[in-house]
Amino acid sequence: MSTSGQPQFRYTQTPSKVLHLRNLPWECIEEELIELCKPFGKIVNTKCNVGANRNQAFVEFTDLNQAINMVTYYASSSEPAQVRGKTVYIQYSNRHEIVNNKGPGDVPGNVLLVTIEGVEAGDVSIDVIHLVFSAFGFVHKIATFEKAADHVGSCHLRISYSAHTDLNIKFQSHRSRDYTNPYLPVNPTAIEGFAQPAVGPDGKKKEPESTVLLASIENMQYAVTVDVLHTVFSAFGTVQKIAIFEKNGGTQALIQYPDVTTAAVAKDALEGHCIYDGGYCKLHLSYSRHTDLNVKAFSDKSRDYTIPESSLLAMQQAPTAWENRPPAPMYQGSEFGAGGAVPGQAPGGQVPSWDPNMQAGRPNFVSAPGTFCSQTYAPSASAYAVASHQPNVGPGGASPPGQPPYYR
DNA sequence: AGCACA
Repeated sequence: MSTSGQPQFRYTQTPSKVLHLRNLPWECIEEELIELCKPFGKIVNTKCNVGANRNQAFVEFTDLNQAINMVTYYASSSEPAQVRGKTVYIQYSNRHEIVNNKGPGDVPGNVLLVTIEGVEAGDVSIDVIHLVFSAFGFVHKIATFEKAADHVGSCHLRISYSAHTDLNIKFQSHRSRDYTNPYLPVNPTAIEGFAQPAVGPDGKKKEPESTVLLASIENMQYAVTVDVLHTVFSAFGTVQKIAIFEKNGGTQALIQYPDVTTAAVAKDALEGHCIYDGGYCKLHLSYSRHTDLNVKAFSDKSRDYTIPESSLLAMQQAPTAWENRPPAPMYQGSEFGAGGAVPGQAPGGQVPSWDPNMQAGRPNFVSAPGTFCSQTYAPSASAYAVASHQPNVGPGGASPPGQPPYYR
């Protein structure tokens, strides 16, 4: 009795200039509402996609008689009101004005809020989203996040306007991209899950193949530099980009090849093997979700071997912090030679150099039983001479970017 | 198929 006391039967409801429409298709847009209602009068306000199923709407006419005309028309019409072929049920709203019609999602803007329903987190990659929305124009930026899902069903997109006018993308990651800034750094903390928690205990969820490998480095007794990784992974083909980062107290790296075939060979060959003898720097490999790494061209934690050599030379002549050369000498010349093991040299002193004369150099990896140096996989096993127990991976094998070595 | 916001 605390309610208005209005009868609940539609034919006896008090008329209102606001009509309540239901059984609309959830895709219904304002224009379709207007098309349906404007023959009966002037519409001053609408609200669509109302309700849990987004299949209800309100339309407000300028005066009551227009609303009455519409209700009485369809009450006696042999043709029901329809939107997209669905019969729409129309009755007077129990309110007399549409309030607050323009929610944040209704105000047009250049940023869309997209809700992807009926999928597990990560099932729709940022690249897929990019591809879909690129059909309508250049996509500047994408930021993704997860919210508690209250819907289950197939993969549906629900799209409204965001109140944002710009997205502040700080890092490239599997969650966010800025297509207007190709030099955005890769977020070291949002790149990958540690040790592939994505693989369920049932082992059903298989990661899709990728040109980018995620390497977790276990028991990292010695420093693993970009150059070390480049040398190791170049055994299977051109390495395009490398990024090293810390994750959960461990060290991981992303290694990008130009094709999945090469990545697959490298993954199978190196999985479980150690870079150094004695079980040091054991590699665990999986496919990354990345398809293209966006890394700093030259830093102590990343390298892009695809940039033109001219750019490289410019960098050489203006050494900057990325080189991070320690004062320790020892790497001028001899260690780049085929027999370049330098006993006692600290791994940390093995610093990348871009001196072109190192091209002839070959790293001398120590082979341990069961390490990747076994002949079974390496097309360039000769490049890995067993020379010393001391990890003596030189920067050798590092060709100038743009001329990566092919060991095939 | 039965009344919105945030």
